[in-house]
Amino acid sequence: MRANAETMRDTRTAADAPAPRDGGRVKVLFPLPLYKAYDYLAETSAGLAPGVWVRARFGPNRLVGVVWPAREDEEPAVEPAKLKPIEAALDAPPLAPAVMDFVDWVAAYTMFPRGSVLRLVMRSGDALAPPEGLVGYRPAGARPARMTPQREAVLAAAEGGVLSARALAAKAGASESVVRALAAAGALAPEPIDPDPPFPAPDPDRPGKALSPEQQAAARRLIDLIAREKPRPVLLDGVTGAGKTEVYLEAVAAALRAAPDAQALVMLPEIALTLPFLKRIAERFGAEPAAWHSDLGAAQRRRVWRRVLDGSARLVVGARSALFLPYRNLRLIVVDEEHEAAYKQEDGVIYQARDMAVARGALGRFPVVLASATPSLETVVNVDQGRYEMARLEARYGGARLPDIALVDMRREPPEPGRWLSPPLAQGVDEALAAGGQALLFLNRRGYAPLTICRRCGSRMKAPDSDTWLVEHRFENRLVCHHTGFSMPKPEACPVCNAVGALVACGPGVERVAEEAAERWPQARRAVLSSDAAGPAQIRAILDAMRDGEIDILIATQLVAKGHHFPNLVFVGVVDADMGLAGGDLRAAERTYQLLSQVAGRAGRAERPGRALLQSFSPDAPVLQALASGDRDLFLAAEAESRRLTGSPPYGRFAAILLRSRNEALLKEAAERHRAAVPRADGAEVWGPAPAPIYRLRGETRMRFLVKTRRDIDIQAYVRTWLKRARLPGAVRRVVDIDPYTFL
DNA sequence: AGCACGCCGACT
DNA sequence: GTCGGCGTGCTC
Repeated sequence: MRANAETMRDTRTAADAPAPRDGGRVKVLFPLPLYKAYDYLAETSAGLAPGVWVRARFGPNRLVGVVWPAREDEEPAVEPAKLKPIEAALDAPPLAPAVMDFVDWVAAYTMFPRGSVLRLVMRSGDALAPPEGLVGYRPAGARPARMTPQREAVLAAAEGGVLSARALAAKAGASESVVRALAAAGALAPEPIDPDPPFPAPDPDRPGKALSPEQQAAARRLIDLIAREKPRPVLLDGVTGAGKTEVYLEAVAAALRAAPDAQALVMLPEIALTLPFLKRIAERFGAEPAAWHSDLGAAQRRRVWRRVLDGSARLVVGARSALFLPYRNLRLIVVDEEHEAAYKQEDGVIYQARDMAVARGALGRFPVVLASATPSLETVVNVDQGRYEMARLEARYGGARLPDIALVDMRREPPEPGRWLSPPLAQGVDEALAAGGQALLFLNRRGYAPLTICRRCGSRMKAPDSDTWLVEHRFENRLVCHHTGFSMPKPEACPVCNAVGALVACGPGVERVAEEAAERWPQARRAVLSSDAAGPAQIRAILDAMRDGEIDILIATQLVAKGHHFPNLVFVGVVDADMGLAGGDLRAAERTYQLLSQVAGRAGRAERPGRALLQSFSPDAPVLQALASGDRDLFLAAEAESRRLTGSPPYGRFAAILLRSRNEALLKEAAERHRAAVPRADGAEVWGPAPAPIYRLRGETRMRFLVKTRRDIDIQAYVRTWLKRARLPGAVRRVVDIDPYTFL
């Protein structure tokens, strides 16, 4: 048991504490999957202010929780007899009101329990426990009688500040025994050291890199926009290499300058959070930022958390979870690479970090900068509709160039039977290899045959009740719609043109394309990149190998589109450009455009322009035409129009409800009961149950519903009404995913 | 999240 | 007969 050294906090000093209603009764929220805060007795007459960290018994255990603000929607008070006392208030700065508002808001939006969201805030485990005693050494003035080079080195190292024996020894290049000997001789004096050393203050006025006139203009505009009374989110739009980072760092500087305790967060996709990036920031501000990401060690995690809480960590650079740190006075968030799908958190509390950042800004009344070379459609639409501001880094339209893109009409230039790469595509790879460059074959599909088309007439097998494609399930030899659950035996003849035997499973998984690549280019070095191929380390290794030119042909899913840079990539073949246009994934077309933009970004530096070929059965589709035109804004407009027509986000709302269980029969029964309980409402519809994207996972079977509503409908309220009506057996678990990203 | 209470299989 | 499986429900 840890020493309970927390001191009682004199709560009467909390001047702004509103007197608790109902004398001495306060609400406490615990970091557990609980929807509500629990009532406790505060023994001091003034009670405890919201935000104060407390320890109290909850059931049989003692837990740390937070005194929570009383909200309007509360149910009748529990009997006083049930109330337990708060055992202690912890000696730590209270949670800021904006953070509590944010927890409540995220819980309401995502439909996860408040306590689960609070757990995201408290994820640093025992950060509130008193620090363990750590001893360091400083020079004591006295010099030992006998000096050695090692001793000299250690004493010199100790001049720099109080360091632990180990750190001192490492710095001096000597062993710890030298340190101990010096301490014993009285040349070094022991001194307790702070296990969570504060972060040095960033200096916003330090001269940064010289900005180009264009960067200066963008920075100025950004600073003007965010200085407004009621700041709106700003899209910072500029091509790779245009120096977006330097520009938004000026916004960070302005935010830090605005108040002595102001904090700023620069959020990055996990994969982009690298040491060189941190160094770059350190150079600008003359101090290391507080870095926050998933594989931070416990000590670092604790240090960052505590220093963010007490406000001394003023600049945080972190992955999506950094959004939930306990900021004291957050004044700016930059979401770099805002289009990245990696901002979508898929386990635990499911949320979109970019969207939550925007909400955090609104609650805290501060600006949010969304930076990207290939902004997401949602963000672009928000700009178009005047909800977001925009600052562009290139005077020319959008600036994002696309490579030389051509479409391959698969009806006119089909691959040989049993193959998936058309002659032009294969030729593109040939040429890339001959020129000593790399080729990428891109494919949005990792599973098996996802789409059944008629080779004769080009028509796609669709579900009768929706405009979605049918996916072949090989085991059952059936065609299944993953949206609606509709399924039928695979027919012999095409229902449109009646051609017999012309129906083919199309859009092969990466493995099948890899097979074909092996046949065609046996001498080339090839690799397959897909999320079910390997763990993160292997994925990393493949990406590094590609970057370093150790791979000639990479066959990859969307994983490759996550902000990587391959300097020698000269050809991209998109194996099935139709996939995203009406198929499983809402954002597949967008990812294709992002990927292509990346290729183009490099093409400027490469000797020859990058080339891309898109294989399609419907090359006349407006979205594909726009892509092939190489005009980014035209593409975005076409994509927006297609979303508008189908009522998809951002013009409509989606929610996914996943049911899972080890007991398949119970699951099916629960799914049926949910189906029956679907409320009728104007502007809302529910599709399903259908097999979930991954039907069997870790011994569980999973079914999924998709809710689609008009934009003006409160989708959470609709889902709540529905789910309240469908009681589920305990053996079936249910997860709500608002704004789902995975549709496959 | 823990933890206790509560009804159905293979053991001393 | 009982030990114990984990399904279900509660924690102010």
